[in-house]
Amino acid sequence: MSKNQSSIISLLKDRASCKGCGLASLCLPVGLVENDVDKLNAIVTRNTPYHRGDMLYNQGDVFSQIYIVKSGSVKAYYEDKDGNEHVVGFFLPGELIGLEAIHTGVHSCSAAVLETTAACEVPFEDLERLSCELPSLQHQLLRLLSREVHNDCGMVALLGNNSAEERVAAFLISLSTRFQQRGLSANEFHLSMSRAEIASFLGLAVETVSRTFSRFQEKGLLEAERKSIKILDIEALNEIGGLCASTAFQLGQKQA
Amino acid sequence: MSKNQSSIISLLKDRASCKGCGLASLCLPVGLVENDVDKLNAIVTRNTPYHRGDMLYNQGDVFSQIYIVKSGSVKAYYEDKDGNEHVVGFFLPGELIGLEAIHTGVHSCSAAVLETTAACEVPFEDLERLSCELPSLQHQLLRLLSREVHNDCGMVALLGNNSAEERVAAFLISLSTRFQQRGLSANEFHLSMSRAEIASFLGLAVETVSRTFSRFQEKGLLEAERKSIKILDIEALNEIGGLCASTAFQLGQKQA
DNA sequence: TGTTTGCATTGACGTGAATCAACCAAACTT
DNA sequence: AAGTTTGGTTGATTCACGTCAATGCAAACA
Repeated sequence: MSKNQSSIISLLKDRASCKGCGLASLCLPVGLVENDVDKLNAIVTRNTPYHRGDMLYNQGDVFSQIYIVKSGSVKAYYEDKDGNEHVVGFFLPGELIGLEAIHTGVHSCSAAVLETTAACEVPFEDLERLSCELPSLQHQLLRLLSREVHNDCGMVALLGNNSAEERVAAFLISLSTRFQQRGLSANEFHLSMSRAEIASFLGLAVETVSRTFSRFQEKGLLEAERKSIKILDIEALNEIGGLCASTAFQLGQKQA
Repeated sequence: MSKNQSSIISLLKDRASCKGCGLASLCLPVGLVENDVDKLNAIVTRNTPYHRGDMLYNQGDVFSQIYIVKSGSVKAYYEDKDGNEHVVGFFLPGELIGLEAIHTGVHSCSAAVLETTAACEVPFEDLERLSCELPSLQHQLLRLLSREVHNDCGMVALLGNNSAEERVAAFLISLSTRFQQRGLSANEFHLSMSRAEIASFLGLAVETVSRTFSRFQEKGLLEAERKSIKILDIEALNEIGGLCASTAFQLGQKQA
């Protein structure tokens, strides 16, 4: 094997490991020294990519591992007794999925992939064991759980207080911020979720979400062409929906 | 000192320690052997009781410790830029307060005492250090954080989907269940929060909460005399508000 | 005992968003 | 290229809940 080939292979290996992952600054490795990142990497598995509609887990499944989005996106939802789906969160790269199940050991909601998505899977028992050994890892795990609590509080506040316009604006700002943190454009992005999924998440009817998009468009705040969004006036959107995001909470944001 | 006196004193000491606390089965000591409970107890401090209106912490305060309700009750809320208070949670004995702040190190909401309340205070750095040493403690801490995530997801679902009647019913069921778990009556209890605080938490107007109480009363589901509640037909309430509570989530419940 | 103050309740009314119902545009079939 | 399906938009109507306003009622204080 030539020197060139071997270096390419080692680069690809790095890409597929925590050490070479661009998301490390958002994810579990935060605060770990290189040697400890290797230890973490040793308990992580990475399957072949999932595709739209694939399930990471279903409501009622026994909890054994957490999932971390590597690329793509995922929705968490639960089905009520009438079979209605209700979205409770969207997850972007670097965000942990399944944390709600640690408590009971059973998943109380389902996680479905929204687009072609790569995920890291971390057996929770291994993670706990390693967290005892590595204080920095324990700290970051606690921080990420707390982030989830923090964000959910923000959602409770948003859903309890705010109008349709405020909710949609806050949602768009949240996405925009999170895309930016991941090195993507804050102003132009692609929605991997349908209007119906957005509506479900925001506690609105599809028609209301659609109308709100239209109204924002009329006002010149954004251009929405089906799933592609172009934000033209982020300031104005912040004015409308930033009420919470700008003060105590970063609503719906699941990132660091 | 007589033998009698010394045993009374030791009993009182136990009462004031984790070992003698009746809430141990809901709280951090779950799963700890006696010796380890002592280690936990050593990092816990207990101040003199707080009174209605006292603050555990304020939005913006630096986070240094978590609080655990020993007796009484606490509300968490945040103030938006217009000065409107928005309740995001109520905490009963055995429930941990301040978890949302681990992430940023700053409290994103305020915690105010609703009635005479005793709280245990646990410096978070000490708790982290001890959690590395005691895997069972780490496990329980993660479980309690997860419980919070789980419950908040339930609230998001409730606020996004459900009518005023469903919300109020779910709220009452949640309280009833939690009181029962704490050895109190599931059918007769005292509300430490005002109608306005309930309304704020449930994303409703005070008037709507009041009317809903009245309607439940007309239907013979309960008797509400100001702050004292007597549930007459828990089954019917469950029918109305149990939609989520009975399936995936235990809504608003912050207990194990 | 009257007065104040702070919830809580009830009624009248208005409105924002859900619902119902078309309609349209893409993407997929055949 | 014509049908079919799926997801999104728009309009008309309805209704649950918010808002405004008045009243009740208990605890706190003078």
